[in-house]
Amino acid sequence: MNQHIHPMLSAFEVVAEPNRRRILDLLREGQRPVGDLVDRLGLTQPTVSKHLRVLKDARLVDVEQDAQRRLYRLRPEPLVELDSWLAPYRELWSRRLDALERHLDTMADEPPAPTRRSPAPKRRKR
Amino acid sequence: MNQHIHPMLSAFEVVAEPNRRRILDLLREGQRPVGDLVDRLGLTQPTVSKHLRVLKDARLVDVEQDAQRRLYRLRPEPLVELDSWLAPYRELWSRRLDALERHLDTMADEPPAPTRRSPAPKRRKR
DNA sequence: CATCTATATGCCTTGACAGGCATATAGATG
DNA sequence: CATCTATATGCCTGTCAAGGCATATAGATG
Repeated sequence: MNQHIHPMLSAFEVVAEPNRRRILDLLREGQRPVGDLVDRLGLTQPTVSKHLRVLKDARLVDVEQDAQRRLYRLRPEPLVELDSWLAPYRELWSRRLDALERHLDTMADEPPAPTRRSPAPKRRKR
Repeated sequence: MNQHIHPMLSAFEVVAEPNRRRILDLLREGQRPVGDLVDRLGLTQPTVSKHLRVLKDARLVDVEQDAQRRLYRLRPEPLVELDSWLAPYRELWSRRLDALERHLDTMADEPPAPTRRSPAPKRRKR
């Protein structure tokens, strides 16, 4: 029996792979056997099984055995890490969008300006 | 002059790299020159510059030149993609946590049960 | 202009992952 | 038990990213 150490990826890395995102998206609709995923994804069965392995190691899915079939079910909890990291940024971009709106409102009255940056704020030394 | 095609990573992939997340986190506090980041991150300057290149290509940062220095500034907008993908899952895990709460409330009255799964719901054929 | 400073880029090595293909494993069925 | 079905795993290969090191580039300064 070979050990084959699987390094265990972070939620960030797991989700960086587009096909794994698709798998999670499918599992959002409910649990599915592997063959089902294979059909929908158009990937080979081994490929899907390997992605599922990664997802399972990252605790993003659960498996339930049904005879020879394995039913995979979504476990969204690990995504909380992603969401927490993202939270402070969410605030930033919504502020930005607000600012943009206000800017556009103002602009409506003003004449079109040349496409330059702000008036060159004196460079600092070091 | 060498072309050196940089394949342009998705926001997901960009953010999968821990050091790049740290860079973004630092830039959240305001714009910084490269040297600053080098000091704070304990990475070599070329390494940092390369990460910044990736971040710039993904439009996650802006550069402003200040003599020999380059001031990097955060641009959170591309993270919206990440957030949108995440949104439906956010719903799921909050439901789950609610369910857990309710469950724990109920449990308070019931006798402790053996650590088995639900009563083996008859397996389906295919 | 010689030199210093700040940063970018090029080349190279190493390690890892994704997928292809073959095969192992385990339950079902006659 | 022989065979079929569903899935997992192993091996191999191509690809590519991350970082180390050296060097190029560009502005500053005397």
